[in-house]
Amino acid sequence: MTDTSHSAVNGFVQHDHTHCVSDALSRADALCAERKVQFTPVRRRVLEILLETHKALGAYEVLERLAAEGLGSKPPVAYRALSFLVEQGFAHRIEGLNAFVACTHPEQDHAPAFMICRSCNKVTEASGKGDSSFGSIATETGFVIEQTVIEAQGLCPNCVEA
Amino acid sequence: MTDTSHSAVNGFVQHDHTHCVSDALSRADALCAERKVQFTPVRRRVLEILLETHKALGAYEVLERLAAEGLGSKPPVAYRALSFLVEQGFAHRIEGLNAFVACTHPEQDHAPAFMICRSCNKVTEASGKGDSSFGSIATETGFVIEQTVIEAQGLCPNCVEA
DNA sequence: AGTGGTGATGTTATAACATAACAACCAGAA
DNA sequence: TTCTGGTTGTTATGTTATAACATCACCACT
Repeated sequence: MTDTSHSAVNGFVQHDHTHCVSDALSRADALCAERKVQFTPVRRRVLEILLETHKALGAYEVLERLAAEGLGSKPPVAYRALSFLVEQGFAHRIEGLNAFVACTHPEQDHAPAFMICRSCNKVTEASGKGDSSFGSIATETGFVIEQTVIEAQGLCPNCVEA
Repeated sequence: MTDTSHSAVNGFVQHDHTHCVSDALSRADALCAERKVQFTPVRRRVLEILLETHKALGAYEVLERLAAEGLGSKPPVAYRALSFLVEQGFAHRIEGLNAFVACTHPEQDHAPAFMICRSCNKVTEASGKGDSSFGSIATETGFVIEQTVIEAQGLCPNCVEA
């Protein structure tokens, strides 16, 4: 990790990963200021850890890294930071993996959909409104949607070739 | 439970629950015969337990019931039966709840979508092809979908009123 | 009958994921 | 200073899930 150069892989497409990380962090900074919530060292570092890879990381994987840096070693530390990030929309929980990914476009309120590669574990977030699948059926039946989980597992373009 | 009369609630609509259960069981019988897999007492009973309610049950809830009946008391017993049912398409795992529901139309190969009421815990399965959300985006990017998880949480028509 | 294979179940132990509850700390407001 | 609210540290425990191995029942074949 700690990719000093640009050009890593987000979702499944090439991009300048250095900017990708620093942009996301500064957007988070701005949003926290705006919302008057604290972007503390632990919280910031956890987001950074998630951003370093586009893979989904389990809470205990995140915790290991924090511990290695003296930033906290007990589960609640990781879970608290992760919940904060999820609440603020800076990260998402991937239910199918009991894991977390950094959000790639935190400013918009969105019902995200994910494509998860079972081979390389990378995750891309499809930006469209995820609840399209339910639009008609829910209104027909009178069900009131509060939250959606939309996840596809499979093989990403890179892994399909192998 | 053990609703001897008809007319309970599936998904969120009234229906003849006695038939609902017995039909599902006999369809499962038939499919198992056809597929030459064993529909053993534990497996059958677990499906029956799931069918008794349209709620999502955790593996340990199922296990409690099995244990009460002397059908097995250790986690692997429940997990094995549940995996069997999921493999055969007789039940689905609800990722958002770490729980399981009986499938309401097991014959068709389907990518199901669920609506989960957070108040009464009942679950309905929307029958449409769930992967519609991904159809275009996946083919555009070259991602090969193997499985989808599509779940909405919210309030069912009955609970919205309260 | 005896042997060996296959699939199901029983059981132990432990891994992996998650949170309740309380103590300690720190910054800003009164 | 003192209070307050929010964050972090820590202990303990709860919940979900599986690895690994022993046993059993059934069937086919010799």
